[in-house]
Amino acid sequence: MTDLAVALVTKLKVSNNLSEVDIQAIQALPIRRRDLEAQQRIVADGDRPSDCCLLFSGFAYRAKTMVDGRRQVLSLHIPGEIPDMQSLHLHVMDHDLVTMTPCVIGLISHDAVKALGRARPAVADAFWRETLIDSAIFREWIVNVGARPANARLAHLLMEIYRRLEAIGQAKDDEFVFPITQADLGECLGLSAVHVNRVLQELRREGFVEVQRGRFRILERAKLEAFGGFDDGYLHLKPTS
Amino acid sequence: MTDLAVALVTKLKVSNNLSEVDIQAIQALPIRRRDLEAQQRIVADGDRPSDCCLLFSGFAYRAKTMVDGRRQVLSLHIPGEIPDMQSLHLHVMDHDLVTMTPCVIGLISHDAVKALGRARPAVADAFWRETLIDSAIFREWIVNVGARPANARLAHLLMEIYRRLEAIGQAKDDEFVFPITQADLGECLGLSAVHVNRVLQELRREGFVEVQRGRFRILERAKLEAFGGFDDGYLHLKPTS
DNA sequence: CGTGGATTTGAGAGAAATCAAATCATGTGG
DNA sequence: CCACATGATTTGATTTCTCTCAAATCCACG
Repeated sequence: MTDLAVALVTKLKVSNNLSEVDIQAIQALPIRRRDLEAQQRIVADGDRPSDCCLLFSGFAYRAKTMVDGRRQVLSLHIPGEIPDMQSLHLHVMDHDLVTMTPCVIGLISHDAVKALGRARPAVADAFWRETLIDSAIFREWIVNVGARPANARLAHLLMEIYRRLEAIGQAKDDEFVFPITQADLGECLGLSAVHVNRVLQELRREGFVEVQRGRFRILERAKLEAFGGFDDGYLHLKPTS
Repeated sequence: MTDLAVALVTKLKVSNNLSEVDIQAIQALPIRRRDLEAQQRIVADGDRPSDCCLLFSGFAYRAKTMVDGRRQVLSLHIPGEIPDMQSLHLHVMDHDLVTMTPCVIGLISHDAVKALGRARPAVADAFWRETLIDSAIFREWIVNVGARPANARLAHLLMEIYRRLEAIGQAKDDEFVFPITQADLGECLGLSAVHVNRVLQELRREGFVEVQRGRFRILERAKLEAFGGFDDGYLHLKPTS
């Protein structure tokens, strides 16, 4: 049993009921550790990976780059997640997976994941469910960039990050560290970096948040949630929801 | 074997290799037919459905409505699709599923789908893959509303609809009928109905498309694709891709 | 025909982008 | 320990895109 598998199990248990046998089967998974720098492409658009990537520590994101060089971030990823689980059944990558900070990842072969799923159907269901939650997060992301003004977009994104970090024990008391630049926030939100800066100042001025160098403190959670139209249902943070 | 199941198999075969046995097992699924009017909510945000909904004829969409009444369309659905497959593992709906036109749908109980998946693992994999393609389409939708100007957004959406309809045999020769209003297009694209109108005129003026009352004709496909930054990879229209 | 929804047009306001430059940190090498 | 280079944040001025509001026209259908 590796540390790597522990992060995976921690994350899976947020949204899934797993038996002791299932957990042991997951922890028996062969995982190859890799240490990566910040801003490294783990898997690239067009690749045909034969492994899944488990994020053990650090943060990563998925993004698409368009011909004119403009980039849109699709999702942010935190420890315990497998951001490219879809490559199990979608053989060609349709986007990039990139480290935001230095990361430790674990590579798990598709074959091993599939064998585990066959041996333990409950685990296969849990993995499927994780990809469906991923999908639910994409849906809310569409609403965010498509239907909310800039200030609400940012408020919503901050709440999402907080809740997800909190669920794996990496945030509490309305505080979390998440070293993302304003330029990257812009690519998440479909906004220019300059506008992110102004909107962030607005959230500070309103007394909703304090931010300094990757450390976020939510001062008025209820107000921030209302302002961002945030409702955590789409995160499906309980096994029954 | 029902007509309903035929539509499902047709769609599944676009992106999946299925054996004869698997197909027969799918066609043995118990499906209850329902006829619905246009603009009917099939499943609503907050529901806990016990069935999946197979779209047999007509068009539907998924959407989220915000507190201020603003609505964002998340995806469009065509015959043969199961737009709420995720409810198999995500018990509470986080969005609405709505008919755009009169529709014939088939209800399939979660229990029946799960039993089929256990009996025929290849079918379970195909269903999983379908939900992953759904997810890939969400990702591209994020790019569309987040990173493209209004005219490219519309161009991209039209190409997506065309390609998906073509794959199930409901479009050919750069022509298709898809009865969507400009107001609904606006909710897909994060634009006002007025602006959709102007952008549509621009695409007509450029000679890219002809549109009249739900009938679309693509005059310059290559140019429309380039203009919208469209690349069909994300649709995963081949079993191997 | 008349009615209601859909599309179209116009004018003006607003949100966010762009461009450019200044400031602030942070980490490095002298 | 300070000078400097680099990247991130901040500020200002201007432009562009899209929205909103309002009214007119078009079109299917009863």
